[in-house]
Amino acid sequence: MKLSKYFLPTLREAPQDADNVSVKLMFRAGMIRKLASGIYEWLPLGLRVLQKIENIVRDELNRVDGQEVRLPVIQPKELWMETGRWQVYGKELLRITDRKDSEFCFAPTAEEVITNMVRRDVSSWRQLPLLLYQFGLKFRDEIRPRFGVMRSREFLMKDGYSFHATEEDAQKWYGILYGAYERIFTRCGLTFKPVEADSGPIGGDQSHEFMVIADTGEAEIALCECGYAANTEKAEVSEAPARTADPSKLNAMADVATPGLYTVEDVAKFLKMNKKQFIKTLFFLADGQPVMALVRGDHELNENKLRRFLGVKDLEKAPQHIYEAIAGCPAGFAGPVSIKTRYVAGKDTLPLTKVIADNALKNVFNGVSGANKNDTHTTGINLGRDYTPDAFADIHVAAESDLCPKCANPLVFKRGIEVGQTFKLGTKYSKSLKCNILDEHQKEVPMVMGCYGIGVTRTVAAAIEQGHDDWGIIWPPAIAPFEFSLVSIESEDQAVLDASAQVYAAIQTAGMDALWDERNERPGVKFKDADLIGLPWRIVVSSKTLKDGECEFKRRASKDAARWKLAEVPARLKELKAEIK
RNA sequence: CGGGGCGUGGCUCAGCUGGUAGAGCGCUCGCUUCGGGUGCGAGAGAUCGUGGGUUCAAAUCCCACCGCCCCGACCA
Repeated sequence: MKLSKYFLPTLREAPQDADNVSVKLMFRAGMIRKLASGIYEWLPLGLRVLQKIENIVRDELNRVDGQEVRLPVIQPKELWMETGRWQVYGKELLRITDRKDSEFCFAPTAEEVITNMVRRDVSSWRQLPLLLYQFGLKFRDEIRPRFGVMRSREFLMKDGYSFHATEEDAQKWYGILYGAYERIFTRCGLTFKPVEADSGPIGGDQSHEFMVIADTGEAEIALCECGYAANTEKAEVSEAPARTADPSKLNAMADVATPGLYTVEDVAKFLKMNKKQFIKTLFFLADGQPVMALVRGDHELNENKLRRFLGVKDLEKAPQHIYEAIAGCPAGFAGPVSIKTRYVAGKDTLPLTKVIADNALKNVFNGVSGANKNDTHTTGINLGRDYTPDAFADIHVAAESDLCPKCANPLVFKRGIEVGQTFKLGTKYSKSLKCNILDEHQKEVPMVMGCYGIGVTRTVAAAIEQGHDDWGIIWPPAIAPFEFSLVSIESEDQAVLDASAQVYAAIQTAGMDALWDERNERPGVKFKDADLIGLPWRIVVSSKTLKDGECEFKRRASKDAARWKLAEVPARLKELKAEIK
């Protein structure tokens, strides 16, 4: 492609609202433009990267017998009512109404549609397993889109779904897809880590997220040298070794006035105590029943863990009036001491059913918590003597100083960008949508499903987060929009032009692509643009090199340039081609 | 949804103690220059987010709305 004819509007400055490195560079390099909040246009250069990634994904999925389909982006309400997600999905689901007042949504994902399609035309175990996938625009009406295409509302996702006759087969295929995902992201040239994940509202019992390691990532992951890796939303922790307290050092309980101090932070500062001494008291409604959850002051409660431990479907933070009804005070002053006898029956409240404490509280002595009295906290609280939870469990978000659940060594924390996720769905959707087969015993059973997503647009941003310097992008060759920047220095010099054309043709012959900068621009402009766009390899043809019958070769990632004899170009290109897997 | 900020050529921004719009970059033309955003000259390009109000006069002051961004909450 000749650059003079390519629609590539590069910018010297990034738009003001670009809020991270990758989106700034994508704007500047003429890959994307913004149409509205969280909605982007993809220009030719950007699209080429998307297509490169698509092709790698397609290749690896076809290799494991995946079959590509194309599913509607506008989906009828009725299907979403069948699974109950029309209600569950909330405002993130963009709903639209047609001229006949029929309701639809813009696809945020496609479990309903694909399951509907499969139930219609698959009825025998002999037709399974089946792996179907598509590339499709998805829309999720995020409250706050940010970081460019990393968290946009409209995005390109590869969503794949597998259907199985048995649980064993689904499990086997989960492993197959996991392997395919590892190959995909490896081929894309990314440094990534698959981590255990919570399956969230999509459902299912096993899930991994594929995280591109980057400090700017939104997700936090817990890692251990033993190989354990999990999203901190999911990460379990080993219980710290129990300590015993010297009975003579246990204080008596005492109330202290803490007017207007609701947070652990404030009270700790006020009492000049460490947050670890605090017993954070939270109320939840678990399937409508109030429960009390206790975590150490420096910890965050993990709602997923609590929900799983309680074995309930629905868990929500209790509203203020529940605190008032049970503890008799606002949220900031509730505490565990004699809480069960404090319950004050209200018209629309329920008795406290359970008190669950995090394991870490076993090692808190002379703790501080709310006094169940407005503007008051209690000090000197001790487990067993002053309060007794119904159960202990691991219910806090894994954090610094926590221990690995597998080997009990300290966990290490890193940030990552989630570029893909795999789920073992089980029968969640096949049951609600009655996607059944007759098995080999002539019994009607729901199919067992798996689902596998890759955020293609997000992967582009992740690659840039991982590959850039002060001058611009540095593409991994496999997903670069073009392999080469071909720069002709004196673009009106016929000899330079002829030699450039010769190199250009050689690149094409080698099965690769070059962006040929033959504009009538000064060398500086061309080099700056080339660095910005970040194609992995650069070949410069100028009268200077030409008089030795040479051109110049330079990798974007390296400072050093080499000279190539024009005659050896085809052979060199062959070597480079081999670097792309 | 709560708090804060911003909307002025394609991009970055100035003008905002009211008097009818400026710069740099980019773009066009000419000359110049030719290995890291060359220099000079000439030009094109703006309903100053929208609507209303105050005023002889509004980009500037007031009100409403819309859009965008940041922090938080929410969600995953």
